[in-house]
Amino acid sequence: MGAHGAAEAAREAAADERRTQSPAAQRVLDTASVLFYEHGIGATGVDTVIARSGVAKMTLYKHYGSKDELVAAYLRGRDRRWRERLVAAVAARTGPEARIAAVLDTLDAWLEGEVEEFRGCAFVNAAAELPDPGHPGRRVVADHKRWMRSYLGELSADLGVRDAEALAEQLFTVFEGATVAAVVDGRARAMGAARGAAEALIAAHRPADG
Amino acid sequence: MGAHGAAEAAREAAADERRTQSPAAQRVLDTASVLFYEHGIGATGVDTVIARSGVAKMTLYKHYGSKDELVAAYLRGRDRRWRERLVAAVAARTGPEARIAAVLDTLDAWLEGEVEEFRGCAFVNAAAELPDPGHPGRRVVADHKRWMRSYLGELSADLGVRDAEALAEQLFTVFEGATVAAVVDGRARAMGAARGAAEALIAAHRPADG
DNA sequence: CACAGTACAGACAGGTCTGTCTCATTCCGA
DNA sequence: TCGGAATGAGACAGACCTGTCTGTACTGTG
Repeated sequence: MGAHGAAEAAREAAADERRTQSPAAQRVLDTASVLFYEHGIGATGVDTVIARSGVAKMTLYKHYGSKDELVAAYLRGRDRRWRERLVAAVAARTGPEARIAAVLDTLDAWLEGEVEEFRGCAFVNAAAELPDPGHPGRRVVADHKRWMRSYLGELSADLGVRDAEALAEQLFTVFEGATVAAVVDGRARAMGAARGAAEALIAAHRPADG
Repeated sequence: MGAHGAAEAAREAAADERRTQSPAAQRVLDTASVLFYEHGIGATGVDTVIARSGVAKMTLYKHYGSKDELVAAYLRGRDRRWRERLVAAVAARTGPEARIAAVLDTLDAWLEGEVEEFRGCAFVNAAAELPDPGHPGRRVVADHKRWMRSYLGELSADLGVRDAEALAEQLFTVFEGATVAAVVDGRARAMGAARGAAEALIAAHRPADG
């Protein structure tokens, strides 16, 4: 069914949940998630995280072990929230066209909901900030992108178009490009263009019925 | 004519040229450019740069002043090389469709030519690694993206389509998305999808002549 | 030879970061 | 009331990074 490493991801997410049952640990993760995204991972020290969350340094290290693992937990949480939101939005639509449209709608709503200044895709940024391929966060980034790619594949297959894989690749490209374009040209313009592009690409993949 | 801040960018590029007339300074910039892209800006210290380029630390600081300015010079050089290559490739084509196709062809050739492991768009990565909006490199990133956006606008206008601005925004989205998709799915697949998407989007913008 | 310019080599200071450790306090169930 | 677990506060070590400084060697020119 699902995408790559779904079971493993679910196990890790569950582990995060267990950890965050502690209010202090929860506060640490919430604070770190905001700071890592807004100011960047490298620019956010553990001292800043503990100061902002009003927590002892030992509490952070007791629950997360290291900054690298805290970063991975931040990315896992963001990935989990995105997947839950996207799957729910898709499930609420009927018809394959509407379900695909829900993907860009969810992205739009997600970007609009960011009270913080929009700083692009957290996973692309994390990949840039974590050049070590062995960093625990890198696997979360790879899983996130592969899941999105395969999820668009599932949605495209339901359309009954000639080459669903090719369409999925194009929709993935538009999806990723919309995030970058939103930083340069603003959310509204970028999302409008992305929506129009997605519709045109789907139409172009329909079997010619004339 | 050109895009935002063209004159200023040209002045800075010329300043870089003058600086790099010194062989030692040239070696520093070349080494730093490879290391900054491959291993990331934050993970590359000035000690590593001077060790790899066989240069004294004072030489680096005499020519570039600070690491931040060295980063900006790295980004300016990369931006300049990309523009020169793209403009030359576009000039070699005849006809508006072929000129737009040259953009993705140039990107494809650029990615293929990277002997190093492909790590995505250097400018997106730099923006992620330099969260301070006042960093000298951030302006280079913004200039680079705005130039690409406006250059695609010029090329789109030559097509004579109904809404060239909307098409340019979509092509920009595909262009940026292709770079991200290339990291996830590989250059060949991503570029194939992007080329197909660009053609379909251009076709969809043509006035219906039926 | 004398001299000036440039570059190499490396020590050094000042700061920041991660991660460990100690000690006091709070809270909660037996 | 007692005891243990979790937490807050902060000192501390070790590593790393940027940027400065001193001293030496090489090169071309008069």
